[in-house]
Amino acid sequence: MPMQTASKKLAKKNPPVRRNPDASRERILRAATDIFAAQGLDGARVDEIATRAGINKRMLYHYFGNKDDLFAAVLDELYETICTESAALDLVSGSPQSSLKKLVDFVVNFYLENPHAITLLNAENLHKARHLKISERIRAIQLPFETMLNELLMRGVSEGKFRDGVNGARLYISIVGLIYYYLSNGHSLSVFFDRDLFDRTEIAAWRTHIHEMVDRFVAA
Amino acid sequence: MPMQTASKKLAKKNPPVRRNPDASRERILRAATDIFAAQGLDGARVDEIATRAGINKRMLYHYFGNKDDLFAAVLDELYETICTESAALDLVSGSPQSSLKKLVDFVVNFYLENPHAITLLNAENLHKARHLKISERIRAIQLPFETMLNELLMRGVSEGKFRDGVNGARLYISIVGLIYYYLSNGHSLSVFFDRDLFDRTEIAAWRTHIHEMVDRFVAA
DNA sequence: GTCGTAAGTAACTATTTAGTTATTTCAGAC
DNA sequence: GTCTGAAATAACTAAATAGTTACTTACGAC
Repeated sequence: MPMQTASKKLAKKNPPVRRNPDASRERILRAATDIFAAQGLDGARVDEIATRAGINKRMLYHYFGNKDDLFAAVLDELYETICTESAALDLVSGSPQSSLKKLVDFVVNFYLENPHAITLLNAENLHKARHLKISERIRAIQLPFETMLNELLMRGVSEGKFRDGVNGARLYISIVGLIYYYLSNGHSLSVFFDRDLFDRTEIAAWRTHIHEMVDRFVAA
Repeated sequence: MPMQTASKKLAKKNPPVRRNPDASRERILRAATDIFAAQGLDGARVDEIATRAGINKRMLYHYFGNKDDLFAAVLDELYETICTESAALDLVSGSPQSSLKKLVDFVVNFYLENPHAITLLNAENLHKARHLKISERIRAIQLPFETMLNELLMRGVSEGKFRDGVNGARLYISIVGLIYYYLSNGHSLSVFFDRDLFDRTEIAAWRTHIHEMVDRFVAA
């Protein structure tokens, strides 16, 4: 009657539990992102996140403290992504017109490729952005980014392509608003206008529409 | 020792319970609107709604069935308001330019005066607009409304004020999107751009900005 | 090898929460 | 007057849920 040598407990054929703290943390964050995005902060269930992550719920509390802090961590990662990608955006090298096009496509692509972002930011704003504790990272990005926008506009003005007096921050909010609202309220809008706004061709047409609005807004 | 004649139970000095079904229903709906708007569908608590309404929780179930149906009733009223006010909008009598201004101001004013609307519609869209069961009322409004927009645009074209090829539905979505996103994500945006976007003068400037964007977009 | 620490597990608990039960009472129809 | 159904109340319940306790086990430093 041979005995298991790897384990003190007899009659247990379970393989040894492989440990991987980084991977566990990561899987919890992935699952939390999915579920907070799908259900909101209050609608999400901690047990569901743990199950989806394939870890024991206790580990979730071990790594993240509590539900609210886990949500904060999810948002933190999102803000981090936005900062990193925004900082990598080069609006200086090309012509003002092509840079503006690049900016619009960047924003549109970001929300199309990160559908989680919209519902997460909605959840955050329902709670009056209380998790957005202005990080070093954000502080480092905000002024340079606004400056880059305004310099792009000034360059366009001096080249005679753009009119004077356009505010960079307002232009940016407009671009985001146009894609954000379209996607975040697409379900209601699709019913009201009796067409599927999430259809590929409708989205492509909407991208063109944003380009047109922006171009005409800044045109000299 | 005079006895209470209005009540069979002695030693009870409670005044008789005044009944008022319409008022009770109404108070529940008001409280539910406030709390669903502030906390979302999942964040809202039925007990809190009942307390705020000043009624017994049982009556809430008596009048509305359950929490989800109560939320549906709140949304129904909101859709009803939007339909009624939209239907009353006259975009025919004035000049095309003044009618377009009127449309923009109507939309901006609606969301400024109905701050509940934004978070309620966000909650609805988080749940993929599943409570928006296309009512007769909405069906009656949607086509005429879109037609009215397109006719306004065509009138502007024939008078040489607007360019050809502008889509009425897209223009409307753009107008709503510009005010909706500004208000719904105002907390995040205020942090990111380091100013208070809910300040009166900022909002006034944003209204002017929307007018400018729309005017330039449709200009011949 | 062995030892301390962090990774991991199973089962539990105290609350919260949506929804009910059982009962009473008002108000209008006849 | 009195009868009946709807309006209203208080107290209850079953399930769900965030967070814990008490324990076991892998793994790297020495």
